[in-house]
Amino acid sequence: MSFGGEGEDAMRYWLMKSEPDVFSIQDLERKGREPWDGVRNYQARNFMRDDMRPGDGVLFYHSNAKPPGVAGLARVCSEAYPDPTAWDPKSPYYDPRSTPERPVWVMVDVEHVRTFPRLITREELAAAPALASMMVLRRGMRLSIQPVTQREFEEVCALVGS
DNA sequence: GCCAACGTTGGC
DNA sequence: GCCAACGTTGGC
Repeated sequence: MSFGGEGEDAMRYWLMKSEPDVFSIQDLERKGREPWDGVRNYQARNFMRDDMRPGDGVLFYHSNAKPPGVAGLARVCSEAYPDPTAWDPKSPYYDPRSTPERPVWVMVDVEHVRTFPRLITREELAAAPALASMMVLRRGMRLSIQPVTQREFEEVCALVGS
């Protein structure tokens, strides 16, 4: 941990994957705000729990789609808190190891910011030199919540207008 | 639908 | 603690 150094309070940027058949940017736009439940990967959980702050920028990525790509922008609008779907036996995200007393899984709330007028496809991202080291483009990268740099975030936004 | 890459599980 | 087997992710 740093000691109040520069960057401690800086806004961070993320990419969050969602399968549009399950929950799309249009769904988020309609609802305005949504709890990002169902994350069952420790690395992704730790990002939410330890590093996400309200106000952080989010690239909303449509995965498992034809084609995949960034569909719009969202914003983190809560701190991490326990994911109740983990202790609901009827939920597809049920995990009996998690209890209200000792939650294993957490989520944040995310609010809609902008639906892009067109999808910025994975192909386009891959063709942008400034995005060469973007995590989501790495082969075999399955992590559903990924940090992105401010530069990458802004570059994706810039692609919308081009 | 295929399958490579990855994370998790569980036997030992 | 190792690692093979398995289930899942997700691009293609």
